[in-house]
Amino acid sequence: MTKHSGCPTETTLALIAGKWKVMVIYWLLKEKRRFNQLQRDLSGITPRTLGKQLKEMEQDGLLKRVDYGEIPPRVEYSLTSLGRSLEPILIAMEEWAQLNGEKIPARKKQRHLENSLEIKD
Amino acid sequence: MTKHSGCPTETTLALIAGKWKVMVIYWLLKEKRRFNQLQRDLSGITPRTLGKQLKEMEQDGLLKRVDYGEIPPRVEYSLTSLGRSLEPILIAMEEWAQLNGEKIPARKKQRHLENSLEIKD
DNA sequence: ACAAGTACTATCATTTAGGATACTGTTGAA
DNA sequence: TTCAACAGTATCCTAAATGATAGTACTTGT
Repeated sequence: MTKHSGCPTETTLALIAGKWKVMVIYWLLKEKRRFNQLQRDLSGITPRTLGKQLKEMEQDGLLKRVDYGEIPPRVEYSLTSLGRSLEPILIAMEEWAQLNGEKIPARKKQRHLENSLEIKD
Repeated sequence: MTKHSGCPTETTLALIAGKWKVMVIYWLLKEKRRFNQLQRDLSGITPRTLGKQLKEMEQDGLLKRVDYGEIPPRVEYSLTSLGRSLEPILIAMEEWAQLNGEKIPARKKQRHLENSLEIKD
């Protein structure tokens, strides 16, 4: 009952919880960018996934897509003011991690360990 | 995922991105709670999922589990200071949503609409 | 004697996110 | 003339998250 509940915190969370969305916002905070440029910035993302994340963020009102109707195509993505207004929250999360990062036991690695042990057994 | 990069923002995000974790934190901010009490609080969660979320949060250092070794069992969950230190971030997200909620086109609801239309068709 | 509460775990199924790969049509460059 | 670049889409697939359901061992209340 997180997203179906009206909890505002989860509303905000849902907007940035995609695997690449925070990084998309970070790149677009610097300046507007074109599709293939973003794909190069976010090393490792596939065009399908990038397209989905961008479309969702556009639907959420976080960024706007401008298609110049040229050939070869030129499409520019930039943050809306709504998207830019998330920056303080992202910075707060960044600072929190920098302050408390040492206190967070690395759960991922533990899980890895568990798996290898299970396999050996 | 999001953790593959060393981005601190994503580190923080990963800690609260589980489907029920924000609500778990909210309840535990009020006071410590037992397992079945939390299950009642988070109406709709299954014990399996609650157990997983709690275990992850414990491994992440956000909460501590105290087993009193009694029978019938009594186990109490409470936030650590690390867990409590997330409160300002959650509040920031809450306030952001309350401020900007109207500007967010409801993507979820749109999808719902699509689905019902598809079913009717 | 029997049900309910306690804190879970085990097994199976479903849903969803994301990845791999291939492809589109057009243009300008080699 | 063949190639890369552009901004994607289409199809298929895997992995991870979450849900449904049932069951554990024990005790207290009726």
